[in-house]
Amino acid sequence: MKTTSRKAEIIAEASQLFKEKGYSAVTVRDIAHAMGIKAASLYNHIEGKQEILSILILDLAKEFIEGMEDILKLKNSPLQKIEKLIELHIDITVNQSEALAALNNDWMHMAEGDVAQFVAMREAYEENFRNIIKEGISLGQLQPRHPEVILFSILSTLRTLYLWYQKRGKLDVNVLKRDMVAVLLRGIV
Amino acid sequence: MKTTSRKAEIIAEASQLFKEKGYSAVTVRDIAHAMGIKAASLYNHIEGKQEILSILILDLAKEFIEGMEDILKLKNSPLQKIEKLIELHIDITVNQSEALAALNNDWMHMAEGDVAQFVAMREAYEENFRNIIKEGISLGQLQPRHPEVILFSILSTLRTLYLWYQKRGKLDVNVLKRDMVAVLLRGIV
DNA sequence: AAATCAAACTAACAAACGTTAGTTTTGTTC
DNA sequence: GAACAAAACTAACGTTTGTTAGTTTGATTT
Repeated sequence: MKTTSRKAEIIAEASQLFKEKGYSAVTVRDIAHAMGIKAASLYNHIEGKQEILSILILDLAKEFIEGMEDILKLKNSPLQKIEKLIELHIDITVNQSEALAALNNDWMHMAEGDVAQFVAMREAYEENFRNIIKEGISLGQLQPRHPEVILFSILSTLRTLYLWYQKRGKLDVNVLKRDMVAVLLRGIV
Repeated sequence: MKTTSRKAEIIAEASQLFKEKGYSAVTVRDIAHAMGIKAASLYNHIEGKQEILSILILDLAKEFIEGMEDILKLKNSPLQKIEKLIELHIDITVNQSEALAALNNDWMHMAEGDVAQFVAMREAYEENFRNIIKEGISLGQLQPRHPEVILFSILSTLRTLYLWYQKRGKLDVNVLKRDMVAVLLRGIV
């Protein structure tokens, strides 16, 4: 019983390297060396370097889209939905931090069609998030700040959490969720 | 009267390309083409590709360090200092957004010594910021959240502002400062 | 024992990379 | 108009890049 295919192992190894140096600075020989094999052997499992990147990014993007869909289905208030979204990002960060680096920094190095697909997904996600914020403002649940400023400040914190979660990694996930929700929603003053 | 040296022009052009694709994906031929000259001609002005990156990043890092020093000199409360720091980041973002991309994403591609210098500067900056936050908490000016969570949520928002400022660029800088300070300090609820 | 198959290997490719050397152009100063 | 310096050029270099082709290894199945 092999639980992880060889291809999945390659993708996992590559994602770690991509996180450290970025997609363009990692060579297929780097990836092969990390696996303990020769570069040419990789091509028994993958179509090419770009395929690794696309799988990494598009699979992760789908996770965000699905998470958003689940949250939209709930009959919660805008504020509760935002809380759920923060928890969604934290959960994904905790067990996908390498792929998050690629999604954030290297999406433009995918093949043309994949880039278009990714950008569309990201825009849809942000639009859903923005609508939740607008609804929260018009219901009087949120402060009447520029919705774009709110969206951006929350998203940029959540998107780069992966850079920081490892260092202070001993932090309990539930403590992190609680404090992050508190800071992002209720501020620090 | 030439206001900008040829070298400065090259660095400016390169920084735009670095922002779009990252340092490693930009070739010296790309930079030369953007200048309307041949790649070899660049070497009349620069020592090499890495020099461009180091100038971009270390000069900008020094701006942050100096801004921090100025703020520390003031006899303000921790809360007021944090406000000043937010404004510092916004000011730098508004007229250095390309260099910020390199500083955030490509610092690890500098020469070894420069990386060490940069990391030391960044750590010193963060330590100063952290101490202001801790002081604010012990004075009762800030909520007693984990200082690291506060530091990270503010810094990650400010550090990636460059990605977002252009798109909605019509936003007045003063409006941005006001709303950003409000959101980061007092939250959105 | 023969056949099969996944997964490694060696060897090589054409293209792109950063960089160097030497030369020519261009505009300014004596 | 001769001299000079800045800044461009052409041509080439040795490496590294992603990738392909064909072969060998080693375990599993027939």
